[in-house]
Amino acid sequence: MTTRPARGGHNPTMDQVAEAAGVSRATVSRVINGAPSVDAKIREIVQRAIAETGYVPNVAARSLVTRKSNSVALVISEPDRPFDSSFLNRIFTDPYFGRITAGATGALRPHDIHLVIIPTDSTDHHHVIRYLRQGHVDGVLLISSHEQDPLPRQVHELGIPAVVSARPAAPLAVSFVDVDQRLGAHLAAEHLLARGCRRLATISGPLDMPSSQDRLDGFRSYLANRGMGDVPVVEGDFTRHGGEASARRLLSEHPDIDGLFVASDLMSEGALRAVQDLGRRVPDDVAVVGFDDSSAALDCRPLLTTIRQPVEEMAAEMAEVLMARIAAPGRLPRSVVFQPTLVIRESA
Amino acid sequence: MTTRPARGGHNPTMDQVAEAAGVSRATVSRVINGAPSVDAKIREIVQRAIAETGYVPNVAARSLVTRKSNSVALVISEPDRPFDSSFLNRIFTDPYFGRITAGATGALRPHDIHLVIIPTDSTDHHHVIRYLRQGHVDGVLLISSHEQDPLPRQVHELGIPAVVSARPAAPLAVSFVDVDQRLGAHLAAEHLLARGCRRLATISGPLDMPSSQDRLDGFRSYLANRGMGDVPVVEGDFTRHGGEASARRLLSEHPDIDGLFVASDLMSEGALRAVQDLGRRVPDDVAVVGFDDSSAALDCRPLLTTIRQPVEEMAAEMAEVLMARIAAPGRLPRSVVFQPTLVIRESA
DNA sequence: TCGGTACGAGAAAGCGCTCTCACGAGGAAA
DNA sequence: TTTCCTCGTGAGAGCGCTTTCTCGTACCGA
Repeated sequence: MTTRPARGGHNPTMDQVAEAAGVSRATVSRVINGAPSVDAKIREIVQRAIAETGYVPNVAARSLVTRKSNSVALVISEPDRPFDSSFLNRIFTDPYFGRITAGATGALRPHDIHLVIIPTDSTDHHHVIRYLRQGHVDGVLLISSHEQDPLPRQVHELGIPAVVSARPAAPLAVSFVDVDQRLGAHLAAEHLLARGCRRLATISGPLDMPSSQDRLDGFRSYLANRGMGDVPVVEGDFTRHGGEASARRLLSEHPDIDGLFVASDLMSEGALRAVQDLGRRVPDDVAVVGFDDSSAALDCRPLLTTIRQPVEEMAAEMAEVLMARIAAPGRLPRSVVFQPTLVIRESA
Repeated sequence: MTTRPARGGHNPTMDQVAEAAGVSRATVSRVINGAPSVDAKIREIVQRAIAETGYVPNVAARSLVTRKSNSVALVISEPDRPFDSSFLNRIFTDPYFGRITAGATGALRPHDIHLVIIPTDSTDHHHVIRYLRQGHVDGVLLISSHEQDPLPRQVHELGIPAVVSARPAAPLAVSFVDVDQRLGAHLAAEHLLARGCRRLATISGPLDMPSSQDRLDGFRSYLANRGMGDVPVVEGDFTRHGGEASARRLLSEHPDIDGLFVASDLMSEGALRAVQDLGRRVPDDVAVVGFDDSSAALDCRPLLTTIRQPVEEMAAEMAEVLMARIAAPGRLPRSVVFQPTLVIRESA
């Protein structure tokens, strides 16, 4: 490029491009927005003028009239935590959120839609609501897993297009994308039984999350259906440390455990450490099945056998559903449930 | 609140608030923007009208005239990686980026400025540049650590206020915030020598990063100044796996190593695993000092002795410097260098 | 009583863009 | 030739807000 875009000060406006091209502002607008009814020669001239002036449309002006911002928010809501450094660190360290972001970005990018990531806790909801109402974004991908979280309802009442990351605890006429949690737990139980484990236990996620409840219920019900009694349960917190502590407690209270279903890979990593620290071999003495199939599963030694949920695809689907809702706001909510699969590695 | 904000359809406009309050649009604007020259009674009336109508200013209209968006971009530039799922997963799994985000958010939030997080690779720079030129944001926090990364220069030439996360490789009239990398390496070397280690080695970061070079140079020069010869070096990649592989290689080639300086905590975690897998005790056989003092340092066994860089404060400072530049664009670039400190735990 | 001074509020001009509508030219049909 | 479309372009209104400029009112001192 030999010509250099104007810079530093103000960007050129559409009027200046129009003048440079010797056409009207309307024609420039048509060229930029790909309207078909522009003569090829004129289109060419305009495009050259755009390149020469270094013109870039002003988004504020554009979205003032189109009422579109071409961006959507990814709201990560964790109602319990204080909004502080460790909260953000947890979010930005948990592979789950990375996968969500990756999946959503991948789906949005071909449509030139930007993702604005907004972590939030309960003290902060009004900020988020205000942000959404101000028209910064055209829609919301809402990651919310706690059943008492008021945000899904609040966002829904806002009337802004939204898709939630999990089945809402209370019935809500909102689109969501989820994985069949109970089926995942069934697969884990089935696998542990199949490899001969008989004294099973589980480390659940926080039980105020529907997903944790479903995984726990699914695990229990599968075993109950096979005539096995109740199993020891410890409630974890989806962190590495929490998994370690929970496993320690489980093994000290029930030293004869030979199979462990841990409701997340991150917790499994900690649990694996605890089990091995206590002198048990994995999987021979204690078999461990995780949940997620995140990058953490490959950070473990031995490598983690786990239930894969296709988080990236789920996030991409959330984005697709959201874009459909933005395009046609009248439609009824649409929900998609994905199937988990068993990924066998070394730990079970 | 007994009155309910209008919702679902369009938000109310300022005109409607003005009518409800029986004043002009200009007065409503003044009330919203806290102009002092409004009569207290009228202000009161207007505020009530705002509450009753559930009015929220339209950001597009506002920023069209003010030329401010009240948000800044956090651009995370990793030129080498393909922009795919694993790239995003790495970014969202590395505690470093979590700390950056936490620090920046914390500093920006009191000023009601939003953070738009934009991960990018080299195939993607033009997207980012376009995004910035479109006026989505008032300024940029640029996380860029590779010396051949063209983005800092490109952003600089855009003329948009920017602060970079590290000393630029090539001289550039741009504000940056950094830590004294060489000093950090000195502290690590000093500590290893002080505890009696004599056969040192180091796992560096990618050597196309100035920060990695500085840490390596600092480590070497400290030892050279104490009359110690050259030490074995393996170049790592700032991942857990990379750290593990590097440590394995180092120990197989130099079995007598008794002190290891690893240029990041994440790599240290892997290195610790490798060292122990190979039957060495930490710190007695091999002492390990990391770099960062991130959450990973506490995920290690034994707990990691490391060089702390105050990433959150650094990010907060970046945000402060950026806001100052946005407020007064004419000023000369300003740079801040933080001091690292040694945090002694168990691994050395 | 009157002129001067503050001060608070309204009128109106845009910010840069999209999009409807009107219009002119050229070609097809009559 | 005239009439009627069709197609491509331009004129202009208006999106919702901020901000300047103007003006009306109230209060002061002379």
